[in-house]
Amino acid sequence: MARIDDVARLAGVSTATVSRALRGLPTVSELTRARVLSAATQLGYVASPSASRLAGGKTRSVAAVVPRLTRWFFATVIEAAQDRLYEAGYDLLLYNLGGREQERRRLFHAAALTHRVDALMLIATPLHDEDFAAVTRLALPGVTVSSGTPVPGWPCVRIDDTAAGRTATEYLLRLGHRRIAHISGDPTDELAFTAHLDRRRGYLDALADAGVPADPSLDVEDEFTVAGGERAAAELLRRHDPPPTAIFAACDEIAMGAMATLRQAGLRVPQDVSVIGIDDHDLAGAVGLTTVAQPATEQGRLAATAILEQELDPRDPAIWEPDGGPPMVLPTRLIIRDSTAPPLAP
Amino acid sequence: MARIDDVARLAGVSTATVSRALRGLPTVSELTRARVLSAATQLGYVASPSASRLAGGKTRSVAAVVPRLTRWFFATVIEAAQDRLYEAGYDLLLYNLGGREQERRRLFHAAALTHRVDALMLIATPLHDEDFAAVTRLALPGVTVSSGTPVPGWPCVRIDDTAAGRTATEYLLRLGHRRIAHISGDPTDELAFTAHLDRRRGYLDALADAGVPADPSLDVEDEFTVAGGERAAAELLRRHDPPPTAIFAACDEIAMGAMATLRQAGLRVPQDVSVIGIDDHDLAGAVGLTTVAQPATEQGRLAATAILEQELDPRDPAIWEPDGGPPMVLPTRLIIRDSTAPPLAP
DNA sequence: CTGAAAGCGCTTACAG
DNA sequence: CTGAAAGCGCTTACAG
Repeated sequence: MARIDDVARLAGVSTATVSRALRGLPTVSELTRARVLSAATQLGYVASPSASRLAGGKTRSVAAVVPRLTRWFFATVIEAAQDRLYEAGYDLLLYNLGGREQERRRLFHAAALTHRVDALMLIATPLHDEDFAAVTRLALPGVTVSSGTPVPGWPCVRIDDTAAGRTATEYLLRLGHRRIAHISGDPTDELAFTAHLDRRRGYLDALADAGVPADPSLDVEDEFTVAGGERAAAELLRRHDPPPTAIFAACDEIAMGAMATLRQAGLRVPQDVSVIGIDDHDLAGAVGLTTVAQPATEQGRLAATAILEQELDPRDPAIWEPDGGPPMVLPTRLIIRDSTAPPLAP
Repeated sequence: MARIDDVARLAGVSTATVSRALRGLPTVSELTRARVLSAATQLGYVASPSASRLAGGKTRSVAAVVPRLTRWFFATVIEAAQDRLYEAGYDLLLYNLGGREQERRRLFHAAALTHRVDALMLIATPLHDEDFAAVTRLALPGVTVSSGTPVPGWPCVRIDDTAAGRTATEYLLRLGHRRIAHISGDPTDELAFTAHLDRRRGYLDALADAGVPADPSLDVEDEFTVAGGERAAAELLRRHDPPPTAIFAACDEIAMGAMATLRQAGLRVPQDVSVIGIDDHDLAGAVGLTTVAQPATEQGRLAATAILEQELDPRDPAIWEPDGGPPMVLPTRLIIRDSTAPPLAP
């Protein structure tokens, strides 16, 4: 493998000049640059990242942390972020927490991240006190996506979860539903992101505004997966006969799981029970799920862009407020499909 | 940030000894190791990866390449691979091709991968001649997952796609179906992995064995997504009235898309049309999809393990045959749910 | 605009 | 079992 001095020799210049020419620094004459480029091409030279990083002090890498890559929202955000980062010549190191609390501890505390990346992207990753201290100690720039613990100085890309919960619930109310159940995230789940708390608040607010008393037995918690939705819906059916006329699920995966349980119980969606979710999952259209769509790809792209801007000008106060600046809140949108309808007349 | 000489000074040893002690090399006395460890802990020392990589010549990183992270199979494989790699202290650099042919070219040819990783993991990534040459020139160890172009010296983790296609088709035949349609990958899709060719072969073989003549108009191609399945099923309905009594889709996402189209056309699944897929997607159970399950998590974990073994003992011929050894073919399994039934009597 | 030289922070023969 | 020294392959002041 050709090294920088091979290129320097062939081009008849110093290694410093090769370095400058190849990185496009302005202080190189056009003639010299052309000679260097041609020598580099001829030798198939590519600078060693390890050496550049050691000498330059920048890794041009970012660590992206997700609770569970296989959930729709996380895969979509990561995909979009990677695309954007790749365009800019940055590597994305993927860290999947995968439901293991210990994993997270080790990731933030131990060697994993130190000196390894220039920035962090925490997607729906709540930080316990210890984690938070560890992340702060890392002293890296970063961005958070979706809910989770805010980090001072980091921007936050997300939707308005409370408003999304309200939108979903208000739509059900408008259809005439009054016994509206809610399925949200599991508070005992160590990986629980906190979006579900806000989504529930939107649900409760909407009920209150409509003068509908909240019934705690209609509010079930389970994990943010299809299986979680199946279990939670089964629990609702166990508790209530007749069942509630509508279910607002905190995400589409839960909603789809709930639909499966309802159908297996012989209940028709939407005639017997309406179901609405949040996300607009890839499969929401196929199963006819009404949902409050959130722009996951946009969030990933925006988060990556936020990091890149920070990299380009690490301390330009015009870009970065000390508190991370205003959160970048992206719009949601109600998409009405076939899983919702007015309740049957009693 | 503490450097290695800070630790050396505090422990009263040389930097060479610190390096050896911290990496667990055997040639260090227990007493010395303890002193070094305590000094390192006290200073919160973590070795700089850039420096280690430059000096040691190993990056302890692997590049994982997928066509589209948001498809179930790819996200699942990546998640499992990352988990395994992380345990071993390896970083996973994610590269999502995302449907752009140019992207791939740049990735394999240009600077992106050179000197950056110790190994490659190509998931369902077919290599054109040029790409293949570029990958070979990289001269890295690696592993391929699922179909794609075999690389000499690399092991290949996959299922038997032909057998899976045969299993699915034979099940439909056994139920009594004769007009069995097939939906597979789009051959013009630059990212098409080649699994669909084998799956179709299994379909054709099963038909031939049963003495059922293959009808090319029942064989439709589109991309491996829900949208692809929706379009392909619509095309089938356009071509055939009455519709075929069964559809074998090359993956569950296609199958779920097809089910959506059928239902929208007023056809009942399975009474009017049976549908079977391949995968056992997270949502297959929820929508009652009969499928030939493939172990995606296992494939990811196994691929990562294959790379790690190669790393541990790069040239042990007992581990690595010159041709990559026998492919690691994992078992599939028919899961019967509600989307398949005998055809209605005519 | 260009070069000589120091330095980034480790690891690895080599000696003892 | 341990250390002194060279070297990994770049980038960056500093000088000119």
